[in-house]
Amino acid sequence: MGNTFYITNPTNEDLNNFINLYIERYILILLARCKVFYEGRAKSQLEEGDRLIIIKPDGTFLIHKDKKREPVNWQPPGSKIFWSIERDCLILNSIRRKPREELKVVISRVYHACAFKCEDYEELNLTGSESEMAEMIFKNPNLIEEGFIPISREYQIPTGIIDILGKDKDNRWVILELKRRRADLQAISQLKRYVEYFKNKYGEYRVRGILVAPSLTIGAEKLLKEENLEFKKLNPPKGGKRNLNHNVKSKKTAVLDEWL
Amino acid sequence: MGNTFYITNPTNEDLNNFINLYIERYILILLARCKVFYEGRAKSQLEEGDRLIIIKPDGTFLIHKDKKREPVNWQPPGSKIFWSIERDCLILNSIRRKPREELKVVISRVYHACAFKCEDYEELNLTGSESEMAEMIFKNPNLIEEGFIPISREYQIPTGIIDILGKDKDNRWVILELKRRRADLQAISQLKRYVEYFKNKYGEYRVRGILVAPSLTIGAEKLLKEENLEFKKLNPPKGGKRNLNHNVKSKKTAVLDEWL
DNA sequence: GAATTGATATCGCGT
DNA sequence: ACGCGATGTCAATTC
Repeated sequence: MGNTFYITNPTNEDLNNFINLYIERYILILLARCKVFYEGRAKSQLEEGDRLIIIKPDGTFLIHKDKKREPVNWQPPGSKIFWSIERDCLILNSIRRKPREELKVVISRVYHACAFKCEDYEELNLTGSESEMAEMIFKNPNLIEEGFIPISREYQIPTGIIDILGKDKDNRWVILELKRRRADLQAISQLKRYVEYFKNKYGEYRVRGILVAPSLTIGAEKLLKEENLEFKKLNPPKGGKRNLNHNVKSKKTAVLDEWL
Repeated sequence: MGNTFYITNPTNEDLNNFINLYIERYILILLARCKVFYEGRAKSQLEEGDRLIIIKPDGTFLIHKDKKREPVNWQPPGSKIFWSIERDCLILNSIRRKPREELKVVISRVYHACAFKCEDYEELNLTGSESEMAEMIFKNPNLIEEGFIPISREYQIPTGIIDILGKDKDNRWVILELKRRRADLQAISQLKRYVEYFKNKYGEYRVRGILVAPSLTIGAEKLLKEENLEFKKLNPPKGGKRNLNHNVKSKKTAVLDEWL
């Protein structure tokens, strides 16, 4: 199958041809010795060493060291690439327009280069997100409390977007802030910001704020109590087969037997 | 130089040997057709397609589609990898202990595999960060205002960590919240949280809060004014040669002529 | 190990 | 294009 090509210990001329052939259509992978310079929102330099360089057809540019999940330098999708040979080095230049950012890689040696034509028509199907928590609450409002009525989802106010706005059995406004994982100080501040806006509009005693999350950090719990906000423990749903398929566009393949 | 090895269109036996030889010592790169299953903090599946798979010696596991900066699935450093051949497929299993997370890749075809021994002793040298803004303010407090005296950096209170705590010319407490980029609603809430704690302690009129950033979002600007907080426009310093070297451990190489 | 925050955060969804 | 918030955020630092 002709979807992968490679060269090993190429000359600069070989490299130039290789890049010309495959750039912007294939994923390009370089195992190379290089220096890296970045300037844009910040500025950095990285002295010479061996790194893994990836250039995707969408303009994504990644430089990985042999450690960590994060690339040491990068450019996002949409960046434009330029290259040249100077002083016996291959120079890669990736430019982002807005904000203006430039990533320059000076490659002294390429050990191995591959080009890979990715045929991939599938999208990730994820469950256990905050938006699935919201759906669950709308379907079964009693998960929050007896008599809770959800009214609006992602309700916009000047100070942000309320996850779920509803009313309780005594007709008070209820503002829900959802977190799919342990909630921190920032989550409490966010909820407080929304509650304050509503209290200014409808009066102190007509508004409640409830943080909905699996748990709270210590600091968050203290602040929550001081601010007279409430907490409702709730885990995000991690659907089995049925829920996993909730957002699936294609259902071609069944989940592996072993997986369940 | 024997730091890179590769096989093309390998049999499962070839692959098994290849992985055995290089895993945990080399960066392994697979260009492959695969399905991916993840379960841990959330849960996902990805149906069959071509992807780039990277396994670093530190346990980092990355699966990249041909688009976007982010891997579609991953495991962080420290994850443990297991592999086997089942039903004519290579199965890669990467396990993280805390939180318990499992990433399973079912590979039906490997087009090309490389192993790369990365020799890299250099660390990234970055300038233009928030911590450099703080240093700049300590060195030249007048950047904030005439008579400002910084007292403490990263001062901890129950509701968080104050970037810079100081006093103004009238001996009022001044709380600075720094942002290296445009500040949003969240930044204002954060500053407000700190200011409220100090006002409770020292009284309404003995405390000021100043957001220090290059700019504000519209919503942030409105909320800032409503809350009687202040704004001081300041850009993070992106050092030239001198500042660039501020945190440098090794100064082996000079910045490329062309770069400056 | 828990908590807190920064990041060249990236990404997606609104207006 | 800008504003805003979620993310399996990651990674560093401090307690």
